[in-house]
Amino acid sequence: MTTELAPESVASLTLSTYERLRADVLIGTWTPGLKLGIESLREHYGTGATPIREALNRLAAEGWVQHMDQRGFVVTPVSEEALRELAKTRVWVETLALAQAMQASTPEWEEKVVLALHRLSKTPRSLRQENYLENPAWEKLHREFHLALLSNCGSRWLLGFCEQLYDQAYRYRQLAMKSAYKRRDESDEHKQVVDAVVAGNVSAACAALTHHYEKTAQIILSIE
Amino acid sequence: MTTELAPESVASLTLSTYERLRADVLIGTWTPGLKLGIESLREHYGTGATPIREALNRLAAEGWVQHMDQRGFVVTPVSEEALRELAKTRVWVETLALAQAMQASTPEWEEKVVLALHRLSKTPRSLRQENYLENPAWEKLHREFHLALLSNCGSRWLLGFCEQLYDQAYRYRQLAMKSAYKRRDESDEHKQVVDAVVAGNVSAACAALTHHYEKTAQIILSIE
DNA sequence: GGGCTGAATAATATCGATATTTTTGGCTGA
DNA sequence: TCAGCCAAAAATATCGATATTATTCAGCCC
Repeated sequence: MTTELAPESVASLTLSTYERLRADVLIGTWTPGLKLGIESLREHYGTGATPIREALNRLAAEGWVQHMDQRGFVVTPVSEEALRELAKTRVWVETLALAQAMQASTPEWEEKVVLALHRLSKTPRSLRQENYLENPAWEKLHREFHLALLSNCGSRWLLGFCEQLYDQAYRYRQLAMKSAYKRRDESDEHKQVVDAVVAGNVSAACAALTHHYEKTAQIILSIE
Repeated sequence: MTTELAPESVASLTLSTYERLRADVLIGTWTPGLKLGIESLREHYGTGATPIREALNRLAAEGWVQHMDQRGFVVTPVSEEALRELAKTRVWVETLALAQAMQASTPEWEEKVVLALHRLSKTPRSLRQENYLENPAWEKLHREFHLALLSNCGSRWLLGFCEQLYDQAYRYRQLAMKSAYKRRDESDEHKQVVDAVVAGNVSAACAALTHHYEKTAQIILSIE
């Protein structure tokens, strides 16, 4: 009877509710601007009000939802302007982190980055050939690749900021995907960044990363 | 009977509890590493468990407390290493924001900065001459000055990060003050930043800001 | 004697019900 | 016709009590 259960099953309801709610905002299940009524969420996730409210408070602090005092929660709205600001900020903050990471470069880190790129490039972007179907494995490896690139920056704060910005941008990607899928080959862009990293060329690496992000934003903006 | 009350009195208990708890962590009332039991907090702040838990969840997302699943909350510990990392990150991120703010400079922003410095310089650092006694008005103006400096950076994300870092550093200042007070004249350092801003000299402004932050960290580290 | 087991204890996490607030919608009076 | 106001309805925020989970500590076996 002392059977060890999987970690997910023992996690508190607040934590698992938080994760589910966050995922639903990220992938666009709850559309931007939507009012998140406690009662309907309680019903949908099958819990009491307490875990829902605690999760919403965490999400509010992270910017995924907004908390109107005494007036409930809404999914943070999106806008073209907000996306432009996000993309701009990503370029600033992530090139900063990349430059610092390269300055503190170690063989271990370089290997980690190369390995992350290798794994990513061996995974298909879409699960289907004809039409796009998100491949969760690719998404996971893509995130890991980008964070591996910055992991050596020497500041947990900075790394945390980059993580936040990445996830926010991911949400915009998801929302854009809902309306249209434009074929795109990112693998070459990723490779250019890593080549510059391995060559130790900071300005080239930052330029490649900047180009990568600006193209992403541009494509998302062109859809609307 | 429709008397309008002060905003604080109508705010939800969660919000006011959050603010009080946050302030108590910031000024060191709850010392780093302390276990924050729900029951004792409930008693101390005179509320039910729900507002306490919601506030703690928000604070956890912001890094002020840590949430050990099923094992309650503790005040985020401090360490010399963490302070060094924080100070380093501040220099990176805030010089970035300052450079962007200066690049997008407007007369309105310049006036705002000059005015903030003026107000700050007319307020005494300590309420007493002999021994140090924190002047809340000075602290408020000091925070406003630093954020005014960065307010023009063009990114709410970046500005939010700077705000977080400022407040985290404030906590370290408070904790250090508890052990010793070293007299210091910051007004000259502030002035040097603003002079460079008004002159439009980006590198000089960033250098002055960097010097300001590094000196702060150095003083705090020297106390322990 | 020391480590393990397992109840007793204390704490966290969660629920269901209640108190407050905001919102809605119809009514009144100009 | 329309703005303003009041009451009803809906939703949020909060509480007190309960269920669950960690921790403690004494008793037991090796």
